[in-house]
Amino acid sequence: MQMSNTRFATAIHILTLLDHNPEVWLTSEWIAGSINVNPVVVRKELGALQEAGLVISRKGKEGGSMLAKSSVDISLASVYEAVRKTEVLGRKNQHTNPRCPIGKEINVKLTDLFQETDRLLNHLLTTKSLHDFSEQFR
Amino acid sequence: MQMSNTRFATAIHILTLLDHNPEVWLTSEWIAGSINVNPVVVRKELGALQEAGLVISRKGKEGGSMLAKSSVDISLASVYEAVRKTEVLGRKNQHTNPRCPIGKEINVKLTDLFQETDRLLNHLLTTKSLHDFSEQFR
DNA sequence: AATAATGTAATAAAAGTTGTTACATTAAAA
DNA sequence: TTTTAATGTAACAACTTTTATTACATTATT
Repeated sequence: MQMSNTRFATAIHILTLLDHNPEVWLTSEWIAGSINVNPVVVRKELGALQEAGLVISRKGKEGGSMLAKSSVDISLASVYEAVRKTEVLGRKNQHTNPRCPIGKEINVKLTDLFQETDRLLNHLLTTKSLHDFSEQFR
Repeated sequence: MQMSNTRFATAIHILTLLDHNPEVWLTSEWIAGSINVNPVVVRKELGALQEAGLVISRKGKEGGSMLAKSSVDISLASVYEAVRKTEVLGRKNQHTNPRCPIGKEINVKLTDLFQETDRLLNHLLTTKSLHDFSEQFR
């Protein structure tokens, strides 16, 4: 189930680099060199992180990105929220049989369960800051 | 991140049907009719659930599947374990730059974080039985 | 004016997921 | 013993998601 993508890992990587280079406009190309992915992938992820208010970017020559606030004030939950796409336990079958008592109702009950797991994960990640994660590399 | 597949939902659906039809050999075709997926998909999932010791299947005429034990003794954690493929928070970037202090070490630290989230999820799902889930439909 | 960055569209390539066909094997029932 | 009807599984097709790439308009500094 879980995400079969690397978006959370990529976002954390980006943010950790930014935290380790405060007051510096890091370019997407430089960041991409550390993660070893295409710079456009980094720019797209930076877009999501900007929307979430976690980073600011500057266009033009000498442009780049830096953290929008102290890493102490960035929870991993906010990072997860910025990149999440589906629920933790995966997707639901979309065309279950309405004439079966189970098939008819199962998605309602799965929704409850999925939401509970998402809340739990959110709660854990809320207790962890980017700073906590990032300082492990010092 | 999360699973972008329907395996957990499918497995729960199958098991709930089996629980609601005790002592009956349900066929993959009948089950597939409730989920509205191909019977081969159901048989593949049943294979995983058999390996996990959650169901037993019988070949041949009058064959089918039933629960291997009481639904009271089947935790949702064991179901999740049977179908999981990646970690909750997704995948890691596989080719991070070894010449970057962050890129060099990040997967070690992400592994710690990912394991912690997986343990938390496992703990929650351990407290929930198939019976609890299944009886919601009665 | 030249340079160098972001933002983003469009598309290609790769990977993952689900669906389908086919059939050997198995076991009950006729 | 033959017929019937199920699983198990391989092989492959179709679809969806994810990642990579190219291209370039826009922006802003030098």
